[in-house]
Amino acid sequence: MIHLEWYRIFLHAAKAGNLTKAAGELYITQPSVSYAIKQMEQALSMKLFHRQSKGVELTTEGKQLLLYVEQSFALLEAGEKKMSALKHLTGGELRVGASDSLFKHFLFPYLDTYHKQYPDVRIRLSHGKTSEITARVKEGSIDFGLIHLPTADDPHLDVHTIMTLQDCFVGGEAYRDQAGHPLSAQDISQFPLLLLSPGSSTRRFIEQWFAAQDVAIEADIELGSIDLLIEFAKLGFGVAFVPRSYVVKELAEGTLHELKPAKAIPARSIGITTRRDMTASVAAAKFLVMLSF
Amino acid sequence: MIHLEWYRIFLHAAKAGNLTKAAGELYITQPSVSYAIKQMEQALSMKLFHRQSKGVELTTEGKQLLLYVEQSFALLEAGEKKMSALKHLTGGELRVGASDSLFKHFLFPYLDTYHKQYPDVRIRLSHGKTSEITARVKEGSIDFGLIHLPTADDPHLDVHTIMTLQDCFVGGEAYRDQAGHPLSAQDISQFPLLLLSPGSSTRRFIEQWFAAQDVAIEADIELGSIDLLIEFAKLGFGVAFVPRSYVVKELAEGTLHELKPAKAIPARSIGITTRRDMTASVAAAKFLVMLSF
DNA sequence: CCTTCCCATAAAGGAGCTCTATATCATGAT
DNA sequence: ATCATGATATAGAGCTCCTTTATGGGAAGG
Repeated sequence: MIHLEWYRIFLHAAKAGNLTKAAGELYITQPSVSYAIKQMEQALSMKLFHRQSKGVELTTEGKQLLLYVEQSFALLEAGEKKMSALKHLTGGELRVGASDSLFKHFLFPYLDTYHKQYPDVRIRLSHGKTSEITARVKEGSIDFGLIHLPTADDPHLDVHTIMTLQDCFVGGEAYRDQAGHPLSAQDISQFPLLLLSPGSSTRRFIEQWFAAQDVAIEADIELGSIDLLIEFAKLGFGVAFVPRSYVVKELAEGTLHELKPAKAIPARSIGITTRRDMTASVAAAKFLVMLSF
Repeated sequence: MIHLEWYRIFLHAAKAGNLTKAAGELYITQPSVSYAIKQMEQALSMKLFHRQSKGVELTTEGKQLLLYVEQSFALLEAGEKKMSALKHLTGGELRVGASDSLFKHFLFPYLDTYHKQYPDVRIRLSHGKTSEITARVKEGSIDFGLIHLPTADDPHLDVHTIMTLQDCFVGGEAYRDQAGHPLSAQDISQFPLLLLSPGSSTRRFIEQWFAAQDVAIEADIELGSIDLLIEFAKLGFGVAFVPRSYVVKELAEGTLHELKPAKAIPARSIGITTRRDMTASVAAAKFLVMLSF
């Protein structure tokens, strides 16, 4: 079999037309080059070079071989360049999965910074419910997912908490009077409730909170976006259940009022999930560092 | 720098998805493969494989690299195939130079045999005068040339005699009576002479023969082809100067008659000329062997 | 004729690949 | 839980074969 390193020597020798010069380019000695070429000629059982007094010249067969070796090496060089680009983040891609609201309210500033710092890294976002995100992480189609915790334990996934989220009930002007005193779950369930659509982890979370207190609830308005819930609450349609950080501005302005449940709503965590047996790509690793992961 | 042999190991490992299996394919041991991959990952300073319990799987970066390495190796393999074809004469070309008459009367049967034996070797013929042929050999555009000897000594060319050629004077029916007795050069010069055009080595040869005997000659008919000279001689146009081997049939039939010069015409040699500092291509070497070179 | 440039060869030395042996870890069955 | 299986990682010794140094020889050019 042909030792591949011979090809590199062959290539230099062919292009230089001079074994001594080729040796210099390769930082080895001339006998080394002679030896390698000789090995190669024996392996192929044909002469590759004519030895002349002023150097070497390819034989007919050698010329043919050069055509292939040249192209082959050009490809390998391109590959090494590509690797370098991936390494230095002047190429490659970052594939993130999360829900729309996490993108908008949490991930966006990081993505913005990342993109400005590494404009050549293509960013691909995919939204979906927690279950869809974890599935994509598992199959490897995204680098990591940003999800609400807790989530079902999966032996193939690693989950790291990166921040906590405090949910709250908010209502418009009509609820100003309710904001002062604690309300039972039963009291709250009597208000028109604005909730995220079923299937979302937030919806499941609040339903469990009520259920733990033996209160059955029914949503008056179901929407797919937290932003829309907030809008409807401001318009007086009822009481919305949303993360408090999403409505700090409205609470300060007084356009929304927070209702205090007698039993505190536990904080929820937001986490990043990755595949346990996969180390992150260079692009993903850099992003995770930004999140002080 | 990346040792090229690593790429081969990388390729097998990537395709097998299993270092142990790759090791088997390469007839080396598993630790060898582990070691090589590790070297490679260190050289590129990035992970190329995810190590899993059931084998290995390419990382994002590894997948990128594979694209290049795969193609590169496909090219090298194609190159090796090509070399094998050249070696086994199922490819390549044979480039021969000679005068038209040498092709027709000498080389043709060999070319025919050669082509039947190695139908995949492309045969390229180029005709010309001796000086043109030798020039092409020197510049490397043909593998060898078939020429009339003697020729000017050239330090870059090797010349081997492969056969001798006896020229003779022949005439048609009208010369039957002259065939019995020796004729002086002077006698012969009086006949209408059918000669090859000036510039050919044959023409120069016969002119020198006459000149050595202080006889000036003038051609009555000058043609570029020995075959035509023979035709005209048969038609009675005069005495043609041609190689005897070209007219053995006519002499036997009695359609042509040979004139015997008092001073014998020296035999001429036909030789093969090749470049001194170049070994013949595989295709050419095989042909030269056929000529019992 | 002598110098210069280049390739081939021989022999010694050593870098690093490869091997054997063993550890470790994950998975799946008992 | 425990064990068997199959995979990769690691350590250390061994040896292959590449590289080097030293030298010879041939061709071209002044």
